[in-house]
Amino acid sequence: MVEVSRRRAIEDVASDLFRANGYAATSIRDIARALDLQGPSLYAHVTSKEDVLWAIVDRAAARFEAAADLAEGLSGGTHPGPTATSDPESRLAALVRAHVGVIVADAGAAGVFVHEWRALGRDRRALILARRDAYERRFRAVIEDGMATGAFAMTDAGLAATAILSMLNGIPGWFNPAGRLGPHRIADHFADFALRLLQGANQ
Amino acid sequence: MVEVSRRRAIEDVASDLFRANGYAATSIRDIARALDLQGPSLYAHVTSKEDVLWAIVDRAAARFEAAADLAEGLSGGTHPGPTATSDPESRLAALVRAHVGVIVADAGAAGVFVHEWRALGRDRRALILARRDAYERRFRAVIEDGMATGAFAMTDAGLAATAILSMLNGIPGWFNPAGRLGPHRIADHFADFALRLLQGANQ
DNA sequence: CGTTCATCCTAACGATCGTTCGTTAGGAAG
DNA sequence: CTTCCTAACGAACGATCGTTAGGATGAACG
Repeated sequence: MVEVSRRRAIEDVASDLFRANGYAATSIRDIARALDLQGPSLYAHVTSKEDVLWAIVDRAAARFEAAADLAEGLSGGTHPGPTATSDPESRLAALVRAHVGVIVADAGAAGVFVHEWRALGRDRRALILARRDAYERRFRAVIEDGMATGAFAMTDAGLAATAILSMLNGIPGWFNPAGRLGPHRIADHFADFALRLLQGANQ
Repeated sequence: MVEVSRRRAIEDVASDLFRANGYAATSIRDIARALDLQGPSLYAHVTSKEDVLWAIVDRAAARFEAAADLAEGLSGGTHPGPTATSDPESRLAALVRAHVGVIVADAGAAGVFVHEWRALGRDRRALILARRDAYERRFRAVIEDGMATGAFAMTDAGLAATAILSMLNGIPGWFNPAGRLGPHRIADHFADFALRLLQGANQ
């Protein structure tokens, strides 16, 4: 990952440190040391520690949203993916693949987005929670569509959406770019898991 | 929850604060304030902040292990649950219900166990990771049994175990004891989710 | 009554935190 | 040669951190 700016290099290093040790347990001087700098030198590029966290979280949120837009064919482009006219199974699978794709593309930032929003100030935390809720509602809406068409045998769409997203959001905790499973295989497996969870008909 | 000892009251309060704000972001004085005490007063009951975290994490781990023992009929008692001779579906469902039961019985401690083990020192962290791996292997073993008997249509038992446990470990993040869903209903739903995930046969 | 013990207090320690400050080195532009 | 810029430095600030020390209070027990 070639750095285009010093500011961006700081955020990338901070992503990994925040994910590994948490925001509060990572000091400005820890971030600086990873870049062979002195702690105060960072303030030539950032205005505060929380601003770094916010930049990471905000960009990660935007990536999830953009990927979901593309997966749902809301990009307005000439080559939409599975659109709102597709069957719920395809739309749900596309949402899951998009989510997994964002995670494996930058597991550090994704892990920070999932866990470290608690460290944000009141206003920013509320803002992120609202965006997270809106994002989760997109999953729930597709599940409800599938319940209406009979494609999904489910009684609680919200709980199913939460369960599926929890499953996906665990990925940053174990994903290894050099590991046994590549991004595509992981996306395949988890899309399969999500559809099985929704389609099965026991109990 | 009536406190039997001051030490225990400290750990209960610390569980909730650690879960809500993280270990590093929670100070000794924060814990003391929640008990109407001055910070240093806590040191009459605990030897260090990390000892409090360790007590919470160690007990939570023991609860998960004991619940899984009971669910697998390894308690040696006269009234075993679903034993090793039961079918893989029942055994897996029993493991999931046991896991959910421990979480909803003390979501604070469970949440700390899931997320805050990073704050432990090297030795204790390694110890907890080893126990967590052993625990995850119990899920994987049952899944492998189900794959062997044809009950589960799965190609990667380890990934399935990780996915199911991620799904369950998200519960402390949203569970509300006074919420819409009670402990039993949650356990029912998630046991159902896990079985669907393993039994389905699409793709 | 005297002693022990649990509990909590205030004061204070050294360390580390995020952050500000004044300054310097080196290069590009006029 | 002057001027300005970016990037970094080391010193230092006030705040907060985990923790220690020493003493006060009050109940339990002989």
